[in-house]
Amino acid sequence: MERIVRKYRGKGFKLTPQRIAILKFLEGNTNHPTAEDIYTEIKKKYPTVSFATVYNTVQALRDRGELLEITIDPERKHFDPNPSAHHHIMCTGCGKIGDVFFDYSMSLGLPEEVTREFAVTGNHIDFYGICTSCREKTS
Amino acid sequence: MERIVRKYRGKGFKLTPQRIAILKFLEGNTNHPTAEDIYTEIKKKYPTVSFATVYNTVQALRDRGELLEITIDPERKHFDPNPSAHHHIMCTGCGKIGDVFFDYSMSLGLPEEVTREFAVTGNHIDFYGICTSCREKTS
DNA sequence: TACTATAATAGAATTATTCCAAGATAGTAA
DNA sequence: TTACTATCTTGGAATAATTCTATTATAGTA
Ligand SMILES: [Mn+2]
Ligand SMILES: [Mn+2]
Ligand SMILES: [Zn+2]
Ligand SMILES: [Zn+2]
Repeated sequence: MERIVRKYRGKGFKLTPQRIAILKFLEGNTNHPTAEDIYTEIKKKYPTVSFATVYNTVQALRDRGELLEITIDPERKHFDPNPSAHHHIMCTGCGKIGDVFFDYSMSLGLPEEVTREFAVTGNHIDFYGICTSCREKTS
Repeated sequence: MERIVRKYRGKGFKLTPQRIAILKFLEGNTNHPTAEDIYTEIKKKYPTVSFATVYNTVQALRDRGELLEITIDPERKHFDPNPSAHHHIMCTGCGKIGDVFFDYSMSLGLPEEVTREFAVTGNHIDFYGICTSCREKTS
């Protein structure tokens, strides 16, 4: 909370109660929530909060580089309050998304026919797998 | 066409004219079309074709492992008639998607804290970059 | 304390995708 | 061939995610 105020004050980002609630929910959150996850959570404290506010806020944070949009799930977007370069793994059973903190860039050289056409600027790896609790269910 | 008929006949996949047109459009297509791209193309020859048919057909093909769904573009799904394991690169200027045929699996070992939680089954790399024609425009 | 640029809200609009019920037809078997 | 039926196609409605809009509220500042 202190940290949040310090971080955003005087940067043209108004700290409204709804935004503070969203920032608190996101801070340190490694669950990669969807817009609906955020909405549902904030609604507990602010029953009149709207989806527009959630989307506006995540967009503002994305524009400031404070949050990433994750595409690993074909069904919907997930958001990640950790903007540092890292990768993800999704359980194909339950959809749970985990972090993969390892820098693979060194190993990701591209074939010449690709670099001829594209100036590469970044990469992101989607891993797929089965999480522990899903494995228990099936066995 | 011959090849197509041979491939699907007697496999419980009815070869209707619309499906044949979709299969022809997809065969060897490396453009990673969206559902709308497919629909627009098929509509030229079959003006009454419906989106439902396009979606039904790509689903049927996906279920048979003949086609992949690509998630690199946060806006919409793209389809890939090449089901072999490969990766993609998208131009952040125009959205063009290219193929990356290189097997990186050897270099993609996962940290122990991830393998403890997930039994890994696959991976897919999204690369980002700027394509030639987008670079020309900006310069 | 007052002002104003910015944000919150409800609800409509848009877009992508799926569902549905009715009518057609591909493939098979007689 | 012909007839049958499981599967397919279609238009349009339904759903779900996301964005837009007009109005009202308010955070930050002077
Ligand atoms: Mn993450
Ligand atoms: Mn491809
Ligand atoms: Zn799971
Ligand atoms: Zn481009």
